[in-house]
Amino acid sequence: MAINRTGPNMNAIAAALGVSAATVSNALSGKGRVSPELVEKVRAKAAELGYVPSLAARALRTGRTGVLGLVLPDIANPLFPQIAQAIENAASNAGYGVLIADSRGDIAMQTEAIARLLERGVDGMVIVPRRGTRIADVGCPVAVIDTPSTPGNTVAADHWGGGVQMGRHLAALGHRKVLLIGTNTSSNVQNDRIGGLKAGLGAGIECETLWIEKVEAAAGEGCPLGLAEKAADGFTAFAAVSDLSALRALTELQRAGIGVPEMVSVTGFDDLIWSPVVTPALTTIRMDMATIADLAVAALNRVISQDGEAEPAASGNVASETDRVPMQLIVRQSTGAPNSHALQPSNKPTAGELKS
Amino acid sequence: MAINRTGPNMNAIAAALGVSAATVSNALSGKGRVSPELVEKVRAKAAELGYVPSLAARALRTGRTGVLGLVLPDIANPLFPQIAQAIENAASNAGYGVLIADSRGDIAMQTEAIARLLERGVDGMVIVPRRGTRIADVGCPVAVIDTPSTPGNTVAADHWGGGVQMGRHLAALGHRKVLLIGTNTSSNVQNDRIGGLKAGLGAGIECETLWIEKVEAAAGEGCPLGLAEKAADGFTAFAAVSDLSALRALTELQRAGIGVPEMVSVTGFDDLIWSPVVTPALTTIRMDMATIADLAVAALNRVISQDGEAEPAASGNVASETDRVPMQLIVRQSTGAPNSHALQPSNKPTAGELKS
DNA sequence: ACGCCTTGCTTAAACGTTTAAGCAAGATAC
DNA sequence: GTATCTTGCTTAAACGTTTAAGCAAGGCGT
Repeated sequence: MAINRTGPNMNAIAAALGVSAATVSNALSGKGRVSPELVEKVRAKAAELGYVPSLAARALRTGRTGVLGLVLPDIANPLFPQIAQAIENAASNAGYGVLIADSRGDIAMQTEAIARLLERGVDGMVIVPRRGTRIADVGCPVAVIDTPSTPGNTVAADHWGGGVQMGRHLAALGHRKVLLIGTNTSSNVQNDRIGGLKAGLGAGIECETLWIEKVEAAAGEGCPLGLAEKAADGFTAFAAVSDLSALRALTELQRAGIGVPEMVSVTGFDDLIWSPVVTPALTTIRMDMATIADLAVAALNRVISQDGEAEPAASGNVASETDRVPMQLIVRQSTGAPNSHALQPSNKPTAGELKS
Repeated sequence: MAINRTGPNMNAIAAALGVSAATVSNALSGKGRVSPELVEKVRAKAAELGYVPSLAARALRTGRTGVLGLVLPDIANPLFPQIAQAIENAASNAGYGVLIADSRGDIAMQTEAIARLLERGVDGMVIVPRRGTRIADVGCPVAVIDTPSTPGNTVAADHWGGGVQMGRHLAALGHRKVLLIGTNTSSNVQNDRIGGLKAGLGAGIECETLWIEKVEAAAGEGCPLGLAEKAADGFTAFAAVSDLSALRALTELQRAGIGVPEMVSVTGFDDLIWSPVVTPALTTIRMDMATIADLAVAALNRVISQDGEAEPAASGNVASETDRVPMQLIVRQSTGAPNSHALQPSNKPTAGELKS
């Protein structure tokens, strides 16, 4: 069952109209030579019978499944919903289905996941590589979503540029000593964001980078990051490269009685789901995932369609046009001018101030 | 291209061994009558040639695609990664691929998404329905993941039971006035959780329910919830039915200078990604998504396999065995005994206390 | 020794589509 | 008026698998 069990096929339409199945096929696809009147009749009959083409048969004949694979390093990534939603939407608009594959953070499984998709006959795939890995030649068109600084990739947000925007924002507010917070040193994306932040802050500003994985390696997962001490050391802004880290910073600082934003500022990246609703709402940088997904799918589509003809680099990565999609700064309540009284926790806002 | 462009097919193996393609098929599937020695030779040859069966041809012949659809109300839901990962894993273990479809929170698109999956010939689907909707007969086996109180569904976490556990936890800590925080009144899941919370708290405890959608309807999205006033009114525990709301509550309270957990307690549901790393780490209730996904996929698998034979309720929902998977209470730092000094914000922890 | 069952394979058809090749009829060109 | 082109369709093969049906050979019971 499942497929189009009882559904009418092309022969049914052909029989009902007294023509051949080939003509029906041509009429519906607009490919061969069919008289306009007959095309219309075929269309009408197809609609009347509720005809639905068998994708399986088409796939068998044409070698195209109309399905794209989506490979993710770790579905548990909080950014994943945004990516999946955008890709699904873009693919759906382009007439593709999306098959997901999760590599659960494991590098070996990433290869295995790709193999599974390949066996299922995907026409192409979108890969968000596990940090630090490179995607080798896969055997089908591939679009990689990573960061522009990784060579040979296709489409990515301009993480560096986003960092620059945030750096400038903080500098403009008057911050002069900023703590940059990253999680993994091996992430190209994070390194780009940090590089951009430093560039945006400019030369006159003191910076230090705190890597969460290093702190946790010593003190255990979920340990405090010691940000209150950093604040006492004179840091007035905490710029995380992910909203998850920013949230961690925000709650740790608040818990220590340090007011955000009147004492110190906190910023993130990605505009994750909670960012607008925490108190204070997070100032962050948003990726234009819809555009990124559109570009990735369009690039794949181009290679897939063209593939039958020229076969220039049949199974290599999608072209080399490294698209760089701008990011957008979203200023909310977690940033403000640094306060000279920031050193000693005091002057908490009262409950009444909340509404403002 | 894409599919198994150059890959060897059954005829290649058959030709190499001097037998017929049918025999190869039987040998590999173990179905017909083939001598053990020949089976072995076929296996060896297949491996040698790197044979990969064409799923498209198989789908065409058998009417089974080996693909399950996953329909989600809104991929942006922060719980989605957990669900998708669990389903993908369970399906993958059962030999299925997973095609995703997002209904973007729109009820009309939910129907359309289901239709798209159906056209692609999925063998069955897992649906997480948009709150308030019921899934009508779809035309293929369906497993619904919702809550046991929705009739006719298949598999769900025991949201009520989870609420009971949390209610008991708070009652045991000594809380006597508890604010329950939900987002949407129309969510069956949330209503069950709230029902369970009330039951777990017991009769002697004062409860009030705050629905975020109502507050936001009046004051705008992302508005403060006025929790500091509630604390002043004597509420010592804030039990949200989602970690997202819990986080919102936690930050709002912290911002108002109300210490968690020494003044008031905050709890959530779902153990979302940030819950262990915020300060204080959230006490919450975790669903056993892996088990839920296994049950859903197993139920689908059963109906799909059996389908060719009996056709008892061919295209209805998967059996009526409403599985109820227990939830697990995770106690972290956001809950504690209520403090009589809770009414006036004071005695903030200093930065030094953080490490403890 | 004859019929019958079992074993191990083959032949052939089928799934529903696409597409190259072919062909008759009418239109156009000279 | 004949040769050529175009139009509008048909025929047939192909994609790679599964599976029902068939068939020859050998083993067994009587």
